[in-house]
Amino acid sequence: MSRSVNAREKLLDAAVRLVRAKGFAATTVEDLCGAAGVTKGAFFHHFPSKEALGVAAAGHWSAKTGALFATAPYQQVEDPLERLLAYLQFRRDILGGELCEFTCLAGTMLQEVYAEHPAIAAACHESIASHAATLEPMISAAMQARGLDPGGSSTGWTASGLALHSQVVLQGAFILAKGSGGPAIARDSIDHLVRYIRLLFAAVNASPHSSP
Amino acid sequence: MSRSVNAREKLLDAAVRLVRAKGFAATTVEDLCGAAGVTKGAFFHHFPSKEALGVAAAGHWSAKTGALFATAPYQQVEDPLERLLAYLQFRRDILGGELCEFTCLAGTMLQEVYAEHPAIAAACHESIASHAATLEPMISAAMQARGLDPGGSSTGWTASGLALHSQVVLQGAFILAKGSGGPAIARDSIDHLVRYIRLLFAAVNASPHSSP
DNA sequence: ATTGACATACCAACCGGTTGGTATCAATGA
DNA sequence: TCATTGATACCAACCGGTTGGTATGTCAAT
Repeated sequence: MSRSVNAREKLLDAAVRLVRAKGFAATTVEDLCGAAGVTKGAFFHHFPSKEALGVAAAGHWSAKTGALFATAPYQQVEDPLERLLAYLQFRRDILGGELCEFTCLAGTMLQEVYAEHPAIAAACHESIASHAATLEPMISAAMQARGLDPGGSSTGWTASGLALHSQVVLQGAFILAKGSGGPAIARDSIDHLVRYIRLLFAAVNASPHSSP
Repeated sequence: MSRSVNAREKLLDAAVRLVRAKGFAATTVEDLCGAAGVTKGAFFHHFPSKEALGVAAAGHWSAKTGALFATAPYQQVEDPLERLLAYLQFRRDILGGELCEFTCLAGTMLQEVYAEHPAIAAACHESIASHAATLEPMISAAMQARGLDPGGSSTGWTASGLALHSQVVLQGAFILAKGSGGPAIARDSIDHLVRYIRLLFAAVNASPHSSP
């Protein structure tokens, strides 16, 4: 243990940075080592393969983003629906700087390696799904507060489904942002999502019923 | 010209298939040649580089999907809003079979290569943007039919913005589908998008303006 | 005989992974 | 106290298969 938990940590940080910027396949082991300031020997000491690093990087990403969201200001908002909307506003606010600085490692890797490296894909999916799960309590509470059935039998949608839909919008927004070279489209899409959620909860407030 | 427009076309078809399944970097030139039943000589006769094939494949994809959508049944729907919703239903209906059969080549490649191969990324973006543009007339017409301002100054959103948002949802849905191993999440997200659009147009319908 | 459409054979660079070794430290025991 | 042991962390050099790309040849049609 002694001197370096460093090398492993530095490799994971480098992986998050480089893979977000260049993709998994285009990032070579030597790229990683160079960015982390270690040698290839260190790499294969800590990870049995490049694929294993990919899996670990997804976990590292989960931990980092988990900490970011756990301490984000939106968590302090009392009302569940407003907290959810504040979460989306927070997601909107952090869309800045270079593309590779605000896009999602998990979504990027998942899309690229889902067929070739199922283990990495599973780790990425877990990262996205567990983040989505943190939204469910807000949505369920908001539904209950407005007399909606969180199970979905009366609304046609569920708390977990809406939570995943939010992630769908965010992931899709990152793709279009990469295409257009900036976050403007992503902001616009988050605005649409916010508008949707407002309408969802407002609509049922106004009328006792709704179904497809 | 003579004997084979074949090789080039077969290589492009193979590229659409393989790149969707394995990603651009993971698909080797020899994979492509093998799948197309030609040799490497033919490959580099028709394309100066692998990157050039990527660009051409994006164009090929645009042409193929363009034809698919141009002849799709939803085009026959009279009412613009209903036509838009029928389009989304059509997108929902074609989510079947293997993942790589219904996901979008443009979105997959764009996400993977946007930094390393800007030319490919631009072609992919063009593919997505031009498809989104086919939705704009429906949205604008639907807005006008309901007395909305298609420019967005009164609604906070525009026809082109909503068209792009639809693509955002679809692209994001493909990512989550790859993560969960099936199209269920994607269907659910399209349902949310349909519900959003219904609410969007219904909400303004209910307010002081026009009625059918 | 020239050109376009391929095929065959080949190469140099690259890349993931291995090997064999060194530095450091903690625990052990004489 | 200090040599020994063993385990961990790391380094430098190397290896062999793969990959994008090339050089050269063939053949049919103009």
